[in-house]
Parts: sequence; C-alpha cells; structure tokens
Amino acid sequence: MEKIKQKDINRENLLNEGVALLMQQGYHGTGLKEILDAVKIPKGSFYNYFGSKENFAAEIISHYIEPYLVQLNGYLDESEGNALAALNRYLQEGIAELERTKFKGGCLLGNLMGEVGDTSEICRNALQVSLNSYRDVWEIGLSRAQSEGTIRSDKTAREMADLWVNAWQGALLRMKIEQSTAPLKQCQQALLGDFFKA
Amino acid sequence: MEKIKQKDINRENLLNEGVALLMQQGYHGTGLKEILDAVKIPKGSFYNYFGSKENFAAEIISHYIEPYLVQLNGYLDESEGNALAALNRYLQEGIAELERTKFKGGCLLGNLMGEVGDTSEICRNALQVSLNSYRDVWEIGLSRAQSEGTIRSDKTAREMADLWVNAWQGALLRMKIEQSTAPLKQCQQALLGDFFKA
DNA sequence: TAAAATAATACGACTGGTTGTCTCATTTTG
DNA sequence: CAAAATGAGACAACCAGTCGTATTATTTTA
Repeated sequence: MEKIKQKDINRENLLNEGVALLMQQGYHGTGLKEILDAVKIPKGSFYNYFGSKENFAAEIISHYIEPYLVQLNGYLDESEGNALAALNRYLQEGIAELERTKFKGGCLLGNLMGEVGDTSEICRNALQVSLNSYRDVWEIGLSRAQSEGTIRSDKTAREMADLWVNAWQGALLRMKIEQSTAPLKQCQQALLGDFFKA
Repeated sequence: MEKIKQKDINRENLLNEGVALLMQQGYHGTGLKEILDAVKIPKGSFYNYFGSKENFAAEIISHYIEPYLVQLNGYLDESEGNALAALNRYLQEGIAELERTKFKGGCLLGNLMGEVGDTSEICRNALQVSLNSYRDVWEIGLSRAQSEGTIRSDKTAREMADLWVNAWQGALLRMKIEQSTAPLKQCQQALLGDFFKA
C-alpha cells in the first residue's frame, strides 16, 4: 500500500505555506484565511488536520527547522577533515539565500520566540526543541573542528555553540532592520574567524 | 507658563502601557482597545495624540529604550576607573529585574524586530535608531575598558559592541523559551568574562 | 477687560472588514 | 454500510480607524 494520501499532501502544502507566511508576517499578523486561500483548502479541512492555529504553528516550527538540520549535517558529512570549512560553507550558502530573498523573514524561530515565546506554551515547547536540536548540530561541528585543531579547545564546543546560536539570532534580527547581510557576515567573521579560532 | 497639560500626561500613560503590553503580547497581539481601557482614554483621543497604531508603536520603541540608555550611562559615569565593572553591574541589575518579572517580555526591540522589522517601515526606522544608540553606549563603555586595560584592544570596541548586542538579543530570546536567566548569565560570562578579556 | 470668534481637544458610538473556531450536510473511503 | 474526510458557510468577537458633536483653550475684537 503505497498510496499517497491527499490528506498528507494538503497537510504538507499548508505547512509550507504556513512557514512562508508566518516568517514574513508573524503569528498574529497572519490569518488562517490567508494561508487557506493560498493553498485552496477550506477551513473545515484545516481543523480536521490540525486542531487549532496554535497547534498548527507548533507543527510549522518543527517543519521549518528540519531542512536546516539536514543541510548542515550534510555539509559536515561531506567535508571530511575540515569541519570548520563546512560550517563556513553552510553559512555562506545561507547568507546568499537571504540576499536572494531580500532579507525577508529572517529566522522563523527567532521571530516566533519573540512574538509568542511567552504566551503560547505549545509553541514555546516546539521552539525549545527545535532550537536545541539546531544548537546540537553546531556543537557537533565545532567539536569536530576542535579535534581537527582549527577551533580553540579551552572552551567547550557546547558553550561556543550556544554563543553562536545566540549571536546569529541577533545578527538575523539586525539584518532585518538594516536591510543588509552585513551583520551576518560580521558575526560569522567575529566568531568563526576570530574568537573561536585555535 | 509651567502648566502641565493633560494631553502630555495621557500620552505618557499610553506610551507606558503600550510598552508593557507590546512587550508581552507583541504588536499584532495587542489591540488598541486593550491599551485604551487600561489607561481609560477614549479612542478618539488616541487618534488625536498619535495618528495611527503604527506611529504609536514607533514612539513606543523610542520611549522604551530611553531609560536603558540613561541607566547604562549612569553606571558608566559613576564608576570612574573601571568601566568593565560598570557594564557587569548594569547587566546584573538587568538580570535581577528579569528574574523578578519571571522572564516576561524580554526585550521589546528584539521582539518587534522579529515581528514587524520588515513589514512596517516606520517601526523599522525607530528600531534601527534605538538599537544603534544602545550599541553606541556599549561601544563607549567597552572603549573605556580598553584604555583601562581590562578589555582586549586587538579588536575595535565597535566590533565587540555589535557582537555583544547581537548575542544579548539572542540570549534574551532563549531566556523566554527556557524560562530561565541562565542563557543571559552564560552570555555575560562568555563574552565579558572570557572572549573580550584583555 | 469683556465679549465674540476661532481653534484645539475630548469623546464614544459606529463602520466595514477580519479573526479563530465550530457546525453540519455531503462525499469519499475502507 | 460505517467511519472518516471534506467543504461551505455560520458565528460572535474583535480589529483599526472614522466622524459628528461636546467641551475646553486660545486668540481676536471692541
């Protein structure tokens, strides 16, 4: 039985459109109707798939982060022997993409942490899980770079990964209001190119 | 003529309540009525004071950051000879306050950068100005610490101030979803206590 | 200075539109 | 046939913003 269910297609479409719209307009700034119209799915179906807008948002959060985890893991797996180079390549690719989309949106996690991080328990949880798993991948990458001698070892990889994620989130916010990827490049250079260097 | 106009009192009350509510619920998550009811001011008056919700939000942003600038400048002025200690004391006070308020809200600038940073031009501008002036005060403090020999001088104070502001914004977001000031303390220790040290 | 004219502010009911949620008859599916 | 999925619409609550009128200040005139 390898039948592709329409329900799953619809769910996927809704999640994709949800990611795109929530990223640009935020949770409260995006109405369900807007998403529903975009993928041509009636409200009744929506409430059959997801129980509420809040649950939907929580699923969107997990759906959003997954490709980033896959991509970063991919870069790390490919480049044997130079994890630091893989991290930098991953960032370069991300920055290029943000320039292509004219800095719109930024990071959905960062935006939603600020907007609903302390009003929706469900979303808070999803955000926590997603952000931690993203941090974990960075920790692995930095740890590998440490054993390769390109990253300093007097600080734990975990500490640096946390600092990195924080600074990157801040840089993404500043990118949005400065309409420029300069904050991102500066952040990358300051940490990966300087402070974290062996 | 030192008459205190009711209009100015009302404006001030609206801005204060606006800061409090926007910080917790965000821009789209907070209705004007909610603010108006809290300070008992009718709709018509509001639109007489501010032209729109968007303009109001932009004024809220400037109104929000001012006390922080004053406070940090105050700490820097007082502690002659040890700017780094002043920065740390300022942070300690801020962290204590956030613990008192149970991590609610975080930083209004960070939250609004994410939510309306690329949808409202007026707010984007206000955010940019406010964040830059905050960064500037940090630059002054770090620069003073450099000449006092407590902060490394192989990086510019401006670079470190930018990195600091970014990392701090990220740490505030993570505080919200982890419901703990641990990310803040970790951030303070990692940068002021380690990477920035002379 | 007193009266009249003008301007500024205060007010809240109201508008048109949108929100998230839910109901229910119909269709599809196992 | 029974259960699940679908789709269109109903619903009350809420939204930002408007408008005509009432009140208060300020300025002009005599």
